[in-house]
Amino acid sequence: MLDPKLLRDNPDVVRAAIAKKHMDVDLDAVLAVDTAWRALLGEVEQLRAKQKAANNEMAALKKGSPEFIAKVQEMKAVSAEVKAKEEGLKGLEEKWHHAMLTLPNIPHASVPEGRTPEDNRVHATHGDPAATSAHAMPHWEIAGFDRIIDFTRGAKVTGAGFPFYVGDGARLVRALIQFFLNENSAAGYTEVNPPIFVNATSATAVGQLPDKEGQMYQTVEDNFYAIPTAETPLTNFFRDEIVDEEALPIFRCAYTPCFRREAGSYGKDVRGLNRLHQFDKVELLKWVHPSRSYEELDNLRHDAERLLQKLDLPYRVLLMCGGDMGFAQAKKYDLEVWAAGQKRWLEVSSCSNFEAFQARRAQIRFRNKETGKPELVHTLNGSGLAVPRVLAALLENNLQADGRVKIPAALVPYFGKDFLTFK
RNA sequence: GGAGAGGUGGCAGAGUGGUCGAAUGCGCGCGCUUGGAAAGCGCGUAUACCGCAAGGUAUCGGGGGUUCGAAUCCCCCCCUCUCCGCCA
Repeated sequence: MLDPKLLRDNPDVVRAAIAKKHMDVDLDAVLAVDTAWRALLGEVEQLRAKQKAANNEMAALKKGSPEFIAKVQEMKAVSAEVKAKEEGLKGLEEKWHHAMLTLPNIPHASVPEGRTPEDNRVHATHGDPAATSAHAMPHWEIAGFDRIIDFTRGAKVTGAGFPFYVGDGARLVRALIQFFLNENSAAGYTEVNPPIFVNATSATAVGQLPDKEGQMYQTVEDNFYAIPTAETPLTNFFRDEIVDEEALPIFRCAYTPCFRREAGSYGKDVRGLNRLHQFDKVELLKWVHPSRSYEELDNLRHDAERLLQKLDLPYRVLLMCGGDMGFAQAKKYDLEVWAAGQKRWLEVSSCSNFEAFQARRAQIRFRNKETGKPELVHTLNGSGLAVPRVLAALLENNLQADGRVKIPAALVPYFGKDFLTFK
């Protein structure tokens, strides 16, 4: 959510942000609701002040006295008026809130103009995609692939997009998770093992509700939501809290399975491991002082990049343009790994600075040591990393002529052997 | 799942219809005192919203209701604790 004061004092800044993100928002309607809400709020508060004053008078009066009875009669009318106006106020408040939630975050000045993925800027490329493609083929075509990653049995047991990982497949998943967690811990992120269901309040606080209602799995009995990312429980950890300024910055990482219904997905994006309903991911989260959030965005991205470097996987860094960066982000980098068999880049991490946008909605603050006043923290997050696509890239890029897959040196201690086989 | 007890400010803990944003204690901050400190004394110490301001309003787990008026009464929900049952 944006600062309401920014909207009132500088509507043009908001207007420019909407344009840069190529969104269609009726800003004037939002402003009108804001004005109407404030006007009615003033009226109601005036009436309530009247009630309060009368209340004090009546406390001093003798109960049952003629003055008292007269006052009760008088205040009955006021009470009815308050009740009526409060109803209108409640309606306006709801409208106001919804209206505010339609306003996207302001893109940082360094975010490039643009509308589509083609307008994203390639910030950097590491490794040589061409060098990997000797025996490459899409991972789902590799002989024996379905023995270690079994989509057919998964579809029988649950549904499409819920594969079984078997043998070396399961082993590689476990190795990657632990590799990521260990590396991130060493980089200063405290490891957290969060709940993988959240309640509606938490889903709302990070903006998954109401917008993405249909994208989450929901439990019938308790109305919980299966998390689409560890960001959801982790960001909510400090919801409605005020932390000490010295506690910042706070770095955390978490491994969780992630659940996404992916309603509306289709096409070749969904082949093999590219897009699943359940997948494993390690997520990185930062809560930082507002003055440091862009520095920390770079650090966050480097932390995620280092994982790909250690796995010897070619990748590129995209700086997302205004039109492709998402609603809540102020600046966002995507990390894409090269999948030699598919001959395409797969997104494995998305590193974003939300500035105070998330924190305002979730009310995550720190106490400014100098002023003693609470201020909103800046939040950042990024994957470090998403497992299935890294797995896909490893299978495709490292496939040997003999049909085995070479395990990168950094991963061997976790995997326990130098080659993966499709048995 | 059943029975019971609770949820009040940073913490502890009063308050069962009105003058209560809320006693008191602890903690914290400032001042006095002191050679310095402790003790003692005094003052202060939540958050949000509206308003140019003066100021106003809201908040006692959450939501709804009764009432001229609710921390206090009624209903629903959530959470914590104790006992029983069940279970990994």
